[in-house]
Amino acid sequence: MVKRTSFEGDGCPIARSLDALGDWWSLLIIREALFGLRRFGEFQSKLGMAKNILSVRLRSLVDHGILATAPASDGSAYQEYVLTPKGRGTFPILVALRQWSEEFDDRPEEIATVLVDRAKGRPVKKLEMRAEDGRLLSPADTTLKPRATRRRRLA
Amino acid sequence: MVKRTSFEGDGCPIARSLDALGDWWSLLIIREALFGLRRFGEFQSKLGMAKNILSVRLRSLVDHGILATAPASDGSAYQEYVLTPKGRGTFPILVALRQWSEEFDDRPEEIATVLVDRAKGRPVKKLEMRAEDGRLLSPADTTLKPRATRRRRLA
DNA sequence: CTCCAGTGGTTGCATCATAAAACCAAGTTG
DNA sequence: CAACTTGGTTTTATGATGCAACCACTGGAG
Repeated sequence: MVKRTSFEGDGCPIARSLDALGDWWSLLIIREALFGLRRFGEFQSKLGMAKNILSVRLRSLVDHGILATAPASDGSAYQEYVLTPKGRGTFPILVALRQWSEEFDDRPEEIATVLVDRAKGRPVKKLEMRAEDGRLLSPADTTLKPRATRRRRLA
Repeated sequence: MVKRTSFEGDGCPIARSLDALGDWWSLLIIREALFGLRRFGEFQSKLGMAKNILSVRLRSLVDHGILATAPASDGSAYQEYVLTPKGRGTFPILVALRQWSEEFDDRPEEIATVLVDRAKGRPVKKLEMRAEDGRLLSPADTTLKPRATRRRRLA
């Protein structure tokens, strides 16, 4: 079993997320999908990746419920890949990755784009972690608690 | 070159982030480091990963300025791996990954832990994206702008 | 209908990364 | 100083990745 060590059974939600989108291409595919790309060829030419890898990744993302295949859209008989709500839910992850790069990259001058508020054209604020009551939290202000395990319902 | 396609030269900050921590183990190592793990053996036994891989990953994280080697701490002559500010800066990424899993995982009952506000013991709020003036932004409220740059891009 | 270009993949092969286990050297302990 | 622990490296097997070639289907021109 020299497999890629799947984290499916792991109790850590971070590991579980990585199991779905923790490879080199998945998040980039999702990024392009958020930009509106839908067709196989669009992803392939935009990302410049091998078609077989793209094929595998798209299938994996569909299996994970992040993308769904839609039978049409512009009339042609081809298939499209569209984000599900679960897929669109990755947006904060992408923003966090982007902001981390903006803040800590060794060569920030190579970063080509800025995420801005569409209305004002100004950069978005850094993501903040807040408590239920709105207090700003630092990492040190948080801790992990075991989840209250409730009885399993309908196996 | 069939290499792992490094995204170092890419202008996309997401790709640049993934280049540093986009593999299966790096973010989990960082997660453990945020929990206070410092020693090689601690990471190895907690994550259950092969020692050679851990060795390579730790070196990579050090090269990327995410971890730094500290010569001691408890008196022993061994070496420790501690997070740099850049490493601690990944916290929002981990929170985003965690929250995505909490919100969309197909088997949420398998998630073992909850991130809580230490003071109140209550779960932290979802990360929010806000404009400079504080308005809450949805993905659709944002757009990408080319960065103001004086340097020519590679043709 | 036939031919042909474009789209959307799959297959083969070479190379790289990963994993498990064996091995090893320095540090620490008895 | 002998034994054990820590912190790795080496070896070997196998899975993943990348490129190129190939193939099926679509849509359009003739």
